Amino acid sequence: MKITDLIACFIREALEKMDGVAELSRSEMAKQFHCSPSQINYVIATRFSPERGYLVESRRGGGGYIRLMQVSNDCDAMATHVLGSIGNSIDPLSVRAIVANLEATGVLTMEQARMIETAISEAALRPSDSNERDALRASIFKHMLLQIICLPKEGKTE
Amino acid sequence: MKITDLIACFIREALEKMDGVAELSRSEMAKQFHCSPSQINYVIATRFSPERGYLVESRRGGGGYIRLMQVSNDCDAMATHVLGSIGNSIDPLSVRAIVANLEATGVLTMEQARMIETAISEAALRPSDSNERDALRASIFKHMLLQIICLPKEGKTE
DNA sequence: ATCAAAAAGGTCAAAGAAGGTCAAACTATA
DNA sequence: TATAGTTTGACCTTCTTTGACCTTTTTGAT
Repeated sequence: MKITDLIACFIREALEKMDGVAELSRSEMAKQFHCSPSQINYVIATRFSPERGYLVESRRGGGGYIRLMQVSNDCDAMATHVLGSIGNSIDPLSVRAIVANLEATGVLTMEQARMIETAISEAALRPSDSNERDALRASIFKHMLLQIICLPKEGKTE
Repeated sequence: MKITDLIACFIREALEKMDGVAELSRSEMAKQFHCSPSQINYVIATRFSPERGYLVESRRGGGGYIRLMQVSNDCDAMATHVLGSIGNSIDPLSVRAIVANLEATGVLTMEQARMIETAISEAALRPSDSNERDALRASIFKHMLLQIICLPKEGKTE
């Protein structure tokens, strides 16, 4: 079995045990699995990406960590589906349609919808290169949706 | 848990207990936490900066002290001020500090704070060119803040 | 009153401890 | 054999910890 899969397995187990939120040490894991630290990043990037329903947060420096959060199961398959269906580029019109739909079906509150639209509006993204904007929009959109879906997770020591 | 966070915690508790004003002894704390005195300065500089809404005063010599004060700010004036103070480029750390402060002072709800942070996180902005990100961040940040402030907020007048 | 020692606190830079990124080399598989 | 998926390593950025050295205030001896 590939080491990548072993690591992925380990992470999944940790997530399971910790009820959807796991705080891991990259260097520890690397030591444990006798692999290079960056392989942990590889596993996370390929198996625990936002598209697959995970949020990742990390801190460097002494006492650093990588925190993975799994989208809670009770959250609509719908949003997850939408998430999967957003490619890595999306135009303003599609965004509006999707957001309106999500709002109509109660996945998003009015405020959330507004904030998302504001964040990825042409105006807000203006400093960016014009042909980059759609990609940016897709990325921000996905991250925000995910964050909202994950919301009922208390936490944050800050 | 990091010692830095322990110290920050201690200070926050002191502030809470003393109703927003705490007078501490650097050397005492250093002894208590088994750390170098300058680490206390580090914690104060990184966690209790004026940006985050704290005032710091100190005296040297015999009977010296460090006095921290939590300052409360008027919501809208503050948001407006913050808005003005954001140039057309801002780094992630400053964002975090500002948002945390706005949240602490009740200008932003927790959800709003989270959404903003998500929208302009490094991860979300990743598709963009690295030296463009700060500018983008500033733009999105301002747009979102503005949207929130301009929102007809019924019943939040206090 | 004067001055030196002691008692605080301040500053800054270097070292250490994480995590991040990227591309090149390798491997498995269609 | 192309192609996609893994593995590795060199180099980067961020956050924390420590220590050497500096400044200000108080205190006590003369």
